[in-house]
This record gives sequence, C-alpha cells and structure tokens, in this order.
Amino acid sequence: MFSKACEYGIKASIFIAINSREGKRVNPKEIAEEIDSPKAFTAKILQALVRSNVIKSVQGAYGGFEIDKEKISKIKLSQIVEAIDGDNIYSGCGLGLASCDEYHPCPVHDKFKIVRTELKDMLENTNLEQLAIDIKSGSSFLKI
Amino acid sequence: MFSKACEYGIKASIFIAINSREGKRVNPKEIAEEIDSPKAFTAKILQALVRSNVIKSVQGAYGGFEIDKEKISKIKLSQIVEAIDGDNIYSGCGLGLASCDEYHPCPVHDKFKIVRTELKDMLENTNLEQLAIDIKSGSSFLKI
DNA sequence: TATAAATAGGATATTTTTATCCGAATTAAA
DNA sequence: TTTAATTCGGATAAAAATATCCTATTTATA
Ligand code: FES
Ligand code: FES
Repeated sequence: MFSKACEYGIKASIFIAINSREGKRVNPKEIAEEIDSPKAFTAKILQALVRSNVIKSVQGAYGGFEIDKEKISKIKLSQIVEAIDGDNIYSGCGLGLASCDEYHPCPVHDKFKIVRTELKDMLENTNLEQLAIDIKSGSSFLKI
Repeated sequence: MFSKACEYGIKASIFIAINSREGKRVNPKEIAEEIDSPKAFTAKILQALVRSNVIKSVQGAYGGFEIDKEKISKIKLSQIVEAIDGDNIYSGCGLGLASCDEYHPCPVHDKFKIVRTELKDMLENTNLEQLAIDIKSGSSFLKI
C-alpha cells in the first residue's frame, strides 16, 4: 500500500509529535530505534519531511527534529503520504492507466474509486495528535 | 497500490476472458499490445497465472492462453491479486509492523482496517466476467 | 573563539522490481 | 516425419527502491 519510506515517515512523525508535546527534540538515532527502521535511510526521509514542512529541524548542537505544538493536531496523515509517496494513491488509476478518468475508465474504475476515496478520506481525517495520544496511552505501538 | 506485475496480470486476465468467451486463444504478443505492457515481462506473469490456475495455457502451434468459459464468472479479482502480490494488501499492517494484530495494533490500525476490508470485499466481489463485459461494450478500457 | 553535537546532503552500495533475451520443449498441421 | 508456431524457463540487464557512509555545515555552550 505505502512504500517503506512512507511507513517510516508516518511512524517517525508520530514519534516526533509525542516528544514535541513534551517539549523534547529527537534525533535520527532515537527515532530509528523507536520505530525499528534503518537510521540513515530514516534520516533522509526526515529531510524530505522538513522540506515539505511536515516537521521542523534544528541544526547544530542540541538540535534535532520537532513539530510546533500547535501544529500537531493540524498535520494530517495525507500530508505525510503525499510528501513521500506522492498523490498516485489518491488520484491514480488502480490498473495503471495514464490517468483515472471518468470518461475513459479502466475496468475496475467504479468499484476502485470508492475504496480509494475512502482511503483518502481516512488519511485526511486523521491527524498526528490522535495517533500520538494512542501511543502514549499504550493502546497502540510503533514497532514489532 | 498494486505492483506493475499485478496490474498487467489483471488486465491480461480480462483480455483473455474477453477472447475466451468468443472461443479464441491469445498469445503474449497480442496481450501485450492490447494492454500496453512489455511483452516478455507479461509472458512471465502469464506463466505465474497458469501455475496458480487462474488461466490455462496450451503449448505448441495454435496454442495460447485461455480461460474455461464456465470459469470466467468464477474467477475473482482477489485470486489474481493474491497470485501475484500475495496477501499482504489484505492482511498486512498498513504501517509495516510484522503482523496486523488487534492486540498489538499500530497507530492507524482501527481506521486502516476498515479501508483494507473494503478493498478486500471489493476484490472478492468482482469477477472477470463483469469486467470483460464492460470492455466489450466499450464502456471501459484496458489502455491509455 | 574553539569544541562538540547535531542536521544536510552527496556518493555509493544493496536489494527488489521491472524488463529483455534466448534456447528448450511442446504440438498442430502440412 | 518435418516444420512452424507456440509456451516454458533459465540467464541476464536495467531501473527503482531501500540502505549505508562520509564530509560539510550549522550552532549552542564552555
Ligand atoms: S480509470 Fe482506473 S481507477 Fe479510474
Ligand atoms: S496493526 Fe497496523 S493495520 Fe493492523
């Protein structure tokens, strides 16, 4: 469904959100350990998330990654997915036609569109704060 | 969402179904042209579909690929997807945890499960005959 | 101002997916 | 029985995704 990069990106964002709510910055090493991902690869993804304004980086000593507290509840899963995997999962044809077009539909268009829209709505209606809270309360997990 | 191999596999199966309904066998060259896919790669996928009993091959001169007429309406999209991409899209965790487990859920589990189940139901309730008919009537397309 | 801790980013390596090629095996028909 | 058309399957190549490594740059603090 999502690329590995995107999975790491989502989990990393959630972990950063948890820590930012407590005023703590985190670095790639901690993040990679917490979400069980390759550190250097994760660092690349973090850079991408910084460029697309999902997270913020602070360079230099005592730096790290963080998210403005007020922004945590405003960042939707869809922004993270789009930043890393692009919008194909939302708008692309399920069978790989050049574009998903009502007037030139692939055989699964009508049925696929419903599922795709539901996925889109789900991602657009889920924000980082919701996800961070569940981790914190121990009712969901970032690894294993 | 689906791999290229899976997209080609679905489109090829639909094209074979259309032709089998008319008693015609088709070969990888015709298939690749009709679904706009690389011929040799498509041939490999056809072999996999033969091995998993989705389609039937007839070797030698005047051979080709076909599907038993009575089977066309019985082959679900889900069988094709499973044969090529496996069952991860149905049963795997959306964030890549080792397994999707109610008792050890990832942060998006509850919401993701709903979408994943809807996708599964969609694929299980769609058969090749339905898809072939729309192509034949010109209301859906296999390429461009 | 020097130092140490941190992100940025380019180069490279590995793995997986996608794609191509070619000879062997099969088979219907001439 | 020979030929031509066809699938099968192994070997290889190319491209993309995933992963690693190293150096440059930034910056807070001693
Ligand atoms: S055209 Fe294929 S999903 Fe819309
Ligand atoms: S645990 Fe991640 S989707 Fe179920």
